[in-house]
Amino acid sequence: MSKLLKPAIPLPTIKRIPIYVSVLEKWKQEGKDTVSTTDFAEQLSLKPVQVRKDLACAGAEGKPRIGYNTEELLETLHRFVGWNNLSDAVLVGAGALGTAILGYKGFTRFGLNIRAAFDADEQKCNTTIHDKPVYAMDKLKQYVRQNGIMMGILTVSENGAQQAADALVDAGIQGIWNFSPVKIQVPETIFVQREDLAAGLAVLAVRIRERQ
Amino acid sequence: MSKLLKPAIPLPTIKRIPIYVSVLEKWKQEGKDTVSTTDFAEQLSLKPVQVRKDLACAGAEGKPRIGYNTEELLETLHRFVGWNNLSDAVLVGAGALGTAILGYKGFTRFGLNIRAAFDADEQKCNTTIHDKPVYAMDKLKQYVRQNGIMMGILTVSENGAQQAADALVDAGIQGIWNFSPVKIQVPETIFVQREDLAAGLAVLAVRIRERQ
DNA sequence: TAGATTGTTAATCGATTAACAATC
DNA sequence: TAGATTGTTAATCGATTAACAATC
Repeated sequence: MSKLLKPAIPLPTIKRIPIYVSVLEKWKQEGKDTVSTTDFAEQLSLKPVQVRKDLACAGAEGKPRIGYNTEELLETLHRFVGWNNLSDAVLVGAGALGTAILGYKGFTRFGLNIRAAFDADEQKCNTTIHDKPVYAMDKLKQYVRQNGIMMGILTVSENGAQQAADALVDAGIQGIWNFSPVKIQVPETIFVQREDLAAGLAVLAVRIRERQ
Repeated sequence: MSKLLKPAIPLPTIKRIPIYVSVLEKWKQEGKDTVSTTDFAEQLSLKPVQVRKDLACAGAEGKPRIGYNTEELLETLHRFVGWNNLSDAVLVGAGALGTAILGYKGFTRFGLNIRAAFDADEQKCNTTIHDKPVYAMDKLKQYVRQNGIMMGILTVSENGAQQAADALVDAGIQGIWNFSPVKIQVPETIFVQREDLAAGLAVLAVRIRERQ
């Protein structure tokens, strides 16, 4: 129903916005104070129309003949993807992948602030990993509520994934970034973004083979 | 031209295959020796037709009224995504993300065997990270040629990405799994799979906001 | 003014879904 | 045999691209 009022923004569009941001940041540093969709198209091997549609979706406005103001556009896109204000998140599953993500500083550039990790393994609890506290799973709900956290990052192995997802939902999280190689079941009010490394690897393998 | 003979397999299809594999492995363990596309559809919230099309693309064959033989299908899909034989890869960029990927044991399940890492930082060279050797960049070409390696994993920061990609191409790599947040320029004979964490995060942020 | 560029409507393309015949 | 399921052709849907009017 709300779909009739505001049609959901196409998924491919959302995914391209961060690429525009990255190019824009480069151009801003270089002192380019106006950019056109033709510029983007050349740089990224896209069609200018597509870029224009994408930017329009994000609420950007340009001037015919001139293009878009670099800083203004950057600001608009940053706001669109929520990178203007860091959003807090908790991470569940402090294994190899979880530890990596906790330590990856690049995320702050993307507006992500991982506040704490949670793990079922008692040995890991009440320690820190890359300066982030690790707590027991039974502390999750309270922590999420008290800190108003909306996003959960799921880096649990295949077996524990569903249980961990249930805990995140119960704690009141709104969206889950799921790195586990499993489709988790959640109420439809919760949004799940599956980050599927296996899928990427499969694409690579098939495409390389196709070229032989 | 080869596209006329063998139309490229749709990207979404390739990406779904690993999910089928994961479900199939569970079912195999449970002793289910026959599976139908309806089973998959229920488990994964997909339409049965779509599953059938996907499986057909991967070369699987079923029997009307009965379905697919679990083990046979698993074998077919494994072969399709190349997980039957481990494919060797090198990693370039032994920073935070690179170190994480080197240490992530889950990849061997996906047929990936990272043989060695390469880094421009001399301090890191000739050490090991998670038991994998780290070499200087000028050793890359020789290593790739001698070991017949086809796949390169790029975990270099924004600035170094293009240069590292050039080195991989020069070394004779066929496909690049690019984790850097940059679109790299390569000859069209090289396939690049961009693993875009920023895109995933953007989708999550926008979708959570849409629901407010 | 002339021409580059935006913004939008219409046409195309590719993937999903529906419909249905074939089959065990 | 009857009915569940596969495999395939046709219809639909959504995203990309083309065409073009508006504008600085």
